[in-house]
Amino acid sequence: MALKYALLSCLNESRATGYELTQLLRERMGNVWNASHQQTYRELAKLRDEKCVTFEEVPQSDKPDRKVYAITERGRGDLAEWVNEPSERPRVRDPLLLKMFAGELWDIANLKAEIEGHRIHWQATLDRYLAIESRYFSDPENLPFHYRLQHLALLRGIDVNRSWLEWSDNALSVIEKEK
Amino acid sequence: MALKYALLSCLNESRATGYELTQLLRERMGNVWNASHQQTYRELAKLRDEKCVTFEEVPQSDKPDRKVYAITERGRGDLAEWVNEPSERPRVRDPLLLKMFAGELWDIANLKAEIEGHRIHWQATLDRYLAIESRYFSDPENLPFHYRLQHLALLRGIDVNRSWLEWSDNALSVIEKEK
DNA sequence: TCGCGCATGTAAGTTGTTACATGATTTA
DNA sequence: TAAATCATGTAACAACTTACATGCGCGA
Repeated sequence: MALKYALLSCLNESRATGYELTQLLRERMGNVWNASHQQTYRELAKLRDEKCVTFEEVPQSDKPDRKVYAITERGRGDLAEWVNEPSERPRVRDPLLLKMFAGELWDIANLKAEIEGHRIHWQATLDRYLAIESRYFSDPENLPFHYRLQHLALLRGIDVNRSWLEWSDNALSVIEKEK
Repeated sequence: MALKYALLSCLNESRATGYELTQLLRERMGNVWNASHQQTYRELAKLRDEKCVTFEEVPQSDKPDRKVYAITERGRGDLAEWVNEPSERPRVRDPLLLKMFAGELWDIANLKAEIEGHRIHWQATLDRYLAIESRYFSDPENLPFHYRLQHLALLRGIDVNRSWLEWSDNALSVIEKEK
């Protein structure tokens, strides 16, 4: 449902191909919205039908042709309408936390390995977000308002990954004592 | 997919009806796994077919009959297998954060109202989790291991809601300056 | 030569949401 | 008297995932 608006938000900043949109969601907006490339292409086809986006085919000699999408007035209208409607909190569905409720069924070595594996991922993601911050948002006080809002979204990503790192250290020390 | 294991985890602790399982997911496990009652009933029917659960009909005079479900050996086996397999991180899809990427389309009063609305919810959820903590996990050091793991899951819920509260204060002060 | 990045999609299946449906008792 | 709680589901639809499909260029 909101994938529509995720794509329109990106296209509202600048035109892009389906491939680039998929990358954007995975990288810069990884802590905000996620979609596979299949989902992205399907949604773009729908947005074309709804006349929320237009596209231009750009032939390339060495690589496959690119379809560069752009937002239309109608697309911007839909986006503005959605933005001003109240939205709900996403529902949490976290398999790792769920596993904490099947305690006595764990092989403790597996539990430790799993948390350590995720820990590496959280550290890498945190580093990535911190790099984005220092590149684009190093002086937040003096940024234009709409960049400040984007910075607020990024701050969530930073905070969430930091707090998972702390949590994993805590969890690992609990496990260590049990061994 | 993991809804199966969410239900089996609950039933592994104690037998329950579909209604009670739905409540459990919403309340005690709200920061772990969410499912509507329709999903729960559908999944329970599937688990019955797979012989992962059995049920017993308990007639009631004043209220509708209860179907009390219990986990089977096969269900426990499936759960133990799943628990020891590595799992992936859930993909983030947060409409509120997404809205931060459509900055200039906001009516600033709507943005402020939306964040304030969510803030009330985060505060209430935090209070609820803190109440659970003080009731069941007030002395974590001396708890049996499988309760310590459940406490770790609860700590995530506490931390996440605390950090959203801080975030919303930060966001509201950014908005205040812009007005 | 094997995999990765670029670039696009289709098809089938699973999971999750929304709407509909019933009906008694308790609480405001 | 209206709404909430208890208690169960079905049906239709929307969203998301997984597997399949193609093909070139580049670097290890």
